[in-house]
Amino acid sequence: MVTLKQLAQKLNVSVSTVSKALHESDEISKDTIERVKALAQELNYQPNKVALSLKSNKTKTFGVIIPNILNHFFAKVLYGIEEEATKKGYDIIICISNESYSKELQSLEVLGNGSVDGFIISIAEETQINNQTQHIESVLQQDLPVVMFDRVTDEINCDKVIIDDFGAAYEATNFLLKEGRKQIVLLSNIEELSVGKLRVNGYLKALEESSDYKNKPILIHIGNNDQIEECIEALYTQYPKVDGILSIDNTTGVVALHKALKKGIEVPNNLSIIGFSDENVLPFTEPKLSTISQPAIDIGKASVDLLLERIKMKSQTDIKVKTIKTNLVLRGTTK
Amino acid sequence: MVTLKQLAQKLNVSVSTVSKALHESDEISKDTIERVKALAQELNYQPNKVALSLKSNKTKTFGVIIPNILNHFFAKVLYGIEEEATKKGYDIIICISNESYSKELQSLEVLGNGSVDGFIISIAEETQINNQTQHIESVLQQDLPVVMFDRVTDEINCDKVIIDDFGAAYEATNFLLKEGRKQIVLLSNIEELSVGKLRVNGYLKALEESSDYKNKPILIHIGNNDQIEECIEALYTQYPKVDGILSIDNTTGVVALHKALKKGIEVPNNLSIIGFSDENVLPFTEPKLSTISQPAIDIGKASVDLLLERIKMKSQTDIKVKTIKTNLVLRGTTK
DNA sequence: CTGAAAGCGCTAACAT
DNA sequence: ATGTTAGCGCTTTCAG
Repeated sequence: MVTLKQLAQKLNVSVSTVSKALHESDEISKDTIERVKALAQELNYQPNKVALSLKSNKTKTFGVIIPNILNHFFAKVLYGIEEEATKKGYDIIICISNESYSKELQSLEVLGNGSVDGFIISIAEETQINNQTQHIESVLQQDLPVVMFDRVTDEINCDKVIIDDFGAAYEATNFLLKEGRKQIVLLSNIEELSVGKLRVNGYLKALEESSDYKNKPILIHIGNNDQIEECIEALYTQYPKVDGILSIDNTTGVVALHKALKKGIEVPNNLSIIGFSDENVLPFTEPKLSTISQPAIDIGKASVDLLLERIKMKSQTDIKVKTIKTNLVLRGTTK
Repeated sequence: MVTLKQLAQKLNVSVSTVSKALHESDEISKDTIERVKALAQELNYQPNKVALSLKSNKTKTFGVIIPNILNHFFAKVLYGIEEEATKKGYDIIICISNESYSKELQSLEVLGNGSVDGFIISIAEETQINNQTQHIESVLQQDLPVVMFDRVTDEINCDKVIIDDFGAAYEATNFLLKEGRKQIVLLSNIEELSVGKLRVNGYLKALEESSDYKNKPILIHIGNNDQIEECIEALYTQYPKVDGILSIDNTTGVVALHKALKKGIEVPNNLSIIGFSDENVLPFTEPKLSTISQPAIDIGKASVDLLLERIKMKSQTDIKVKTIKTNLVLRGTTK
């Protein structure tokens, strides 16, 4: 890399003159500015980012910690984060916690040594189940701002970006009720997560409020991904009269649809299905799955915006919790 | 952040003593070492990464540039990269080119200012179509190592990680031929890419070599993602006798299967389908799609390993091109 | 055994 | 208008 020093030597001026010239300081003569700029251009001078960071105590970089990059939702949020960060002149350093608390802790520690100006994080399942917060508190105490998204916790007082999980599930369940569905099942493989619980509650609340609805709520919890198919087959066997399904994750709805069709169940005539998702599975469904759309890219953008605001303002402003709107998108699996 | 200076002041010793003590230099007395370490621990001292980078001219960070994070293949490679990098004590800075040359160029320039020790890149579609290489050459000339994976170009002389795209398609096509298929269609939405071309060639070569096979090769190119379904429907109309499909991307195979079943075509009895992919779509298929498996995580790991080797050795060793083995995984859509 | 000093590349207050 | 100096946090050579 070309340095200021090298430019200075070639031009027989001092380093500070070169520095000022490149910043078009009016302490410097027009002539010198031009000479300096010309040489800088010629040698493709780029200010050393590390030196700038050391001097300014700012890295123009932030850390992003996500639980699982193979989950399409997080990939999409990341897409939004990257786009917005780049637009604002920031780099992002990615860490994948892989749903593990210790990996999350490690990432926070490693990047907390001056590598980043702040964090955007969605916490690991393990962290959430055990309700661990100390590692995030400790980052905050170092005066490094943190924005949490999607998987958040009330225990920590920081900016957050969420969707109205409760409301979205509530709305979807009410839609099924209005369709006249009599036995509505909730499918989930994320009950352990804050968002999962909220969605379950939305479903329960809607059923509870409905005077017409006679059945008990039915919650089907799918342990791990290998069991999705058998669990859903079992569902149709155990509840042959099911006429409404709300899937609160981004996979089980599609599988429920496939299995229903295979069993000869008419969708949406005799069974409505609403998924939580993720338009990229649509080519794989027929009829097209109706879903609650999560504006993942917007979540990413909003997280970046909150973080940059916080970096600018530090503790000046109040904590913000931004709720991104979801939409119930009716396609072919609802009437 | 706590600094060496602060430790030194509290202990009434010099900064250099503290530094040496923390490194357990034997220039320093046992006693001092212990006092220093105790205080460092207590105050949770962490060496400032930026200062270390400036001093050592190494960042222990590298840049990863991928075309599209929403593509599951790249997400998986990224997973492998992140895991291996973390294991080796490196951070990764992610850039998403979004298939655009200018974004790719920008990322390379932005990170080429001392932010990273090297790059791992899979080039954008636009870059590949226009055969642009200057931006990568110029990084290489700055003595920043580059490893390319998947979408590579012969024009650039650097370490590479690829799969045997030609061989994989060749093997899959031969399998279909051995099944006795008489009209084998190739489905693709990635013909513009190096990997796409190689896969097409593998298919063509296999057909050409087969003395039994009488039909002409049929290449169906799907323009953009919105057209997948209609193109495939058109395929079944135009070629009602199709009895073998090789999909060389990670989406069209699944759609081809769904559409075939919907048309009442018996799979695999009257039609075999092999996809190129991506096990995460399997829950959405029945029978399960047979695929050529791309070991994406291994590709990521191998890329990191090559890069770190190169960073260590600089120009000492020869350029390496590592070919990761694929597997033809027979499931339900082949006999 | 400990400390002073230089230097990584840059900026900026303070001379000249 | 240009140069000198100090300092960001750290390591390392050289003195003491």
